[in-house]
This record gives sequence, structure tokens and C-alpha cells, in this order.
Amino acid sequence: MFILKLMMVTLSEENYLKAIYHLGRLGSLSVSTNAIADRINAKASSVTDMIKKLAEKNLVNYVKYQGVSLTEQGRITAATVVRKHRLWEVFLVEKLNFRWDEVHDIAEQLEHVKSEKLVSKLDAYLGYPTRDPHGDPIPDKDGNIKSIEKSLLSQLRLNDSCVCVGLIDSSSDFLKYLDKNKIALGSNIQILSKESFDDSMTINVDGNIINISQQISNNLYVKIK
Amino acid sequence: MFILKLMMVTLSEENYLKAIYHLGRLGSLSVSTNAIADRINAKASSVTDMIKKLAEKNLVNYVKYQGVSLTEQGRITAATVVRKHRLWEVFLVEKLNFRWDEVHDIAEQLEHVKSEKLVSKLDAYLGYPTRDPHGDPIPDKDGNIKSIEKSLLSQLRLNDSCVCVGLIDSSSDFLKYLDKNKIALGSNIQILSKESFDDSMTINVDGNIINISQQISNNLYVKIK
DNA sequence: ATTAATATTTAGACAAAACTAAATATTTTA
DNA sequence: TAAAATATTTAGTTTTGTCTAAATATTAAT
Ligand SMILES: [Mn+2]
Ligand SMILES: [Mn+2]
Ligand SMILES: [Mn+2]
Ligand SMILES: [Mn+2]
Repeated sequence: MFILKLMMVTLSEENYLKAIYHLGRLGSLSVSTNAIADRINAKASSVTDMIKKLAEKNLVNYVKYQGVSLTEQGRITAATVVRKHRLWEVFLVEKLNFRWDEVHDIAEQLEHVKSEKLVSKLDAYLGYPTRDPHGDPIPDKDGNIKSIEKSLLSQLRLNDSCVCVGLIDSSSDFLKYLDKNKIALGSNIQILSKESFDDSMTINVDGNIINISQQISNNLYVKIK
Repeated sequence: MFILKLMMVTLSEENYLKAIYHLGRLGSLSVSTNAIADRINAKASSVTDMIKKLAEKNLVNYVKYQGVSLTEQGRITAATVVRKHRLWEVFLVEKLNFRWDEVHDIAEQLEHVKSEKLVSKLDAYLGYPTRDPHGDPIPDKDGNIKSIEKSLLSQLRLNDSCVCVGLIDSSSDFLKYLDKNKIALGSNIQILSKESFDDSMTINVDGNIINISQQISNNLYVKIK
């Protein structure tokens, strides 16, 4: 008979796994100690300590001085936390009428609540959403995400038409900027002019003509029509 | 100008305050070290340590060897945690369709999520409930509860009629027993016979005739009609 | 190819929250 | 009222997660 030793993952360990998950998603397979430290607001030495513990638990692959990557088990654990984070964000916005710039910090707490049944009931209650309020994909039960085709708004050409589908930066400041300029997920955008000097552009967003800097267009994911 | 130093209360501290709150509510004003230790599944020495810390923070009144009681600040902090616990239990039962015997452990986690706005929005979303799924009162924003008049079913006399309004024991086992016997909050109950030997009684619950032991009638709060 | 700069790890310390074992105080019982 | 029993506190450890400072390794620059 098998003894199923189910591993306890602490809140802190979950946060490290999540950081490695997000960093690995953008950059290379191997994530650096400093990158984790920056993201998690900890010192590099603390990161090294934690990485060793995670390696001991077979949640990460770790070679001294060579960075760290998630094992399959670590990837699933991290994705499950991300799944919970994003489901709770949907709940907060859709059901409790929070604004999209208010939900992240609360979701950072809710994502650590442990109950598989809670997650699956919440998922059902929300109608099995696939995207969170910021356009980020919600991993499924097995930790898999289905990515959609998208480009950065800054990459489009004059007169191209597109729909806003996601953001790179989801900081409160950026979200408030978007609110102020009436740019939201689902907004229809057409590029009316591009300034080659500073790469700013004039766009038509759902009928409103506005000018946006390159920092903005570099942080908006769109789907070309 | 005033410097408002807002106190950070840890998860562990919240649990101790809650234990003292519940114990003080039933028994005397002063709660014993051992009673807390029992309730919280810790050793008495750990309780002493924590009590000292809480006294330092002005959350409890503590005199060595004489037990502990909540200060006004401690009472409000504890009541706020209880409020959150019970609101989340309502959410889990009313919105996510959990059974009343499944929600306690999840609420034990959710009660520690820190966000005043979340609590007030959740409260509104649930329609400002005053009782949780087990009939326990939900403290308001200021930590006050309005108690209703109620008696123990075991205290009633032959032929008395009443409505079930609450429970003393909310353990999963007891809740499942009640489910099996179709006893729920709001059930109409009439006492058909009482056995003086063992204090068991035959009752009519919403049309079903059943026999219950004294342990059961001692754990059911009712409102006499 | 050295040196300088940067990144990472090690060593040692600390705070929080728990524990065990021993000491002390309070309460009960005879 | 003096033991005996019980309750509470103290002293000393442990684990987890963090930190600073110092040592070491890697990478970049001359
Ligand atoms: Mn978020
Ligand atoms: Mn998000
Ligand atoms: Mn409960
Ligand atoms: Mn309850």
C-alpha cells in the first residue's frame, strides 16, 4: 500500500514559486537570484536560503550560481497559486464591484487560502472565466494556460485596427491612467498617426481621439483585426 | 498633528484574541491560560508568552496567575475577526453552495484576510446578514452584536412549540447528525414527550417524529412560540 | 588576460511562535 | 492548616524566514 505524503507548501514558499513562475515566463528558463530578490522585495541571501529549501522539496532545479527553474511539481504548484489569484480578482471585480486597480493586493492574500473545493466552486460560480480583470490568462485545474495571439500596440502600423486584450504593466498607476483615458479591455483602437521622433501615436479609442506615448503603447497588448 | 500608529496584529495574535473573546463570552470575564491552550491546541507556556505580547500591545488586561481579559481595543479586534469569519461562512453557503458542515475550516483561513473595504463590500453583497449559517450572530462594523432571546430546547416543557434558532456545538459531526434528522435553523419543533429517566425527548420537527437524547436537546437553541 | 564590477553564496544574528522541562503559585483536599 | 493536586510561569530550545556583512564566483571592461 502506498503512503501518499502530501507536501505542505508554506505561504512564503508559494510566493517564491510564483515569482520564479512569472520571471521564467518572460525571460529565460533559468531565473537569477537577484531577479527573484527584486520581485519579492527580499535580499539575495534570503532568496538563496529559500531556493535551497525548495530544491530539497523537489519544487525547483537549482545549480549553484546558475539560477533556478521550476520542476514540473513546482510549476503546477505555482500555477495553482496564480489560478487562485486571478479567480479571486475576477470575483472581486465581477461580484463585489471593485475597480481593476484595487484588487491585486487583496488577491495576494486570498491566493493562499487552501481548499481545492473552494477553488473549483469559485471557478464555477464565476462561470469558468479564462481571463482575469487585467486580461491575464487563468490557468486551469492542471496549471495549463491557453495563450491567445496578441501583439504590442507599439508594433502596429499606421491605420491598423485592433482590440485591446491585455497589459504588460498592471500597476495601479497604469490602470488609473487607462481609466482616465477610457482605455479598457475590449476597447477598439485604430492608429491614426505615428510620430517617428518619440514613437508617440494618435489613436482612436472607441471614438475618442487621444495621444499616447511609447511607454503606453509598449504596455498594451492588442489583437489585430 | 497626530501620528496615527496603526497596529499590526499577526494571524496568530488574532487567533488568540478570538479564543479569549469566545471563552469570555460564555464563562467569566477572566479567561484562564489553560482554557485558551485547550481551545487553541497549544501548550500553556505558549499561551503565557503570547498573552504577554498582547498585554504589551494593550489588547488584553493581564495579571499574572489571574487570567486575562480583552481590552476595548482587543474586543473590537476580536469581534472584527469573528465578523469576517461569519460573513465568509454566509458567502460559502449562500453563494458557493457549500454545506454548513464544510465551511468552518475555510472561514478560519478567510477571516485573516485584511481589507476593510473587502469586508464592507462582502457584507453588502450578502445583503447585510445578521446570522451565520449556524445561527451565530454576526458582529457589526463596530464589533457589536444584537442577541436574540432564546432558550435551550432541553429547558422547554411538554407540548411547548418553538423554532430552532441556533446551536451550541457547531462541530461537523453534530451538523451532520442534524442534517440526517432533518433538523435545520428555522425548523418548527414541538415537544411530544419527555423521558425523565434519561431526559431524552420525542419531538415533532416539521412533521417528522423523532427521538433525541439530552446531548442533542442541550445543544439546540430555540425560540419559544 | 588581468582587473574591476556584479552576482551569489556563506556565516552569523535575530524575531516570531511554538515546544519541553523545571520552577513556582494557587487551589483543593484531607 | 499542611499536603497534594493543579495551574501558571520561567528558562532554555527549535524552526521558519528574514537580515547584514563577509567571502567567493561569475561576468564585463580595459
Ligand atoms: Mn494581481
Ligand atoms: Mn491580474
Ligand atoms: Mn465557524
Ligand atoms: Mn459559524
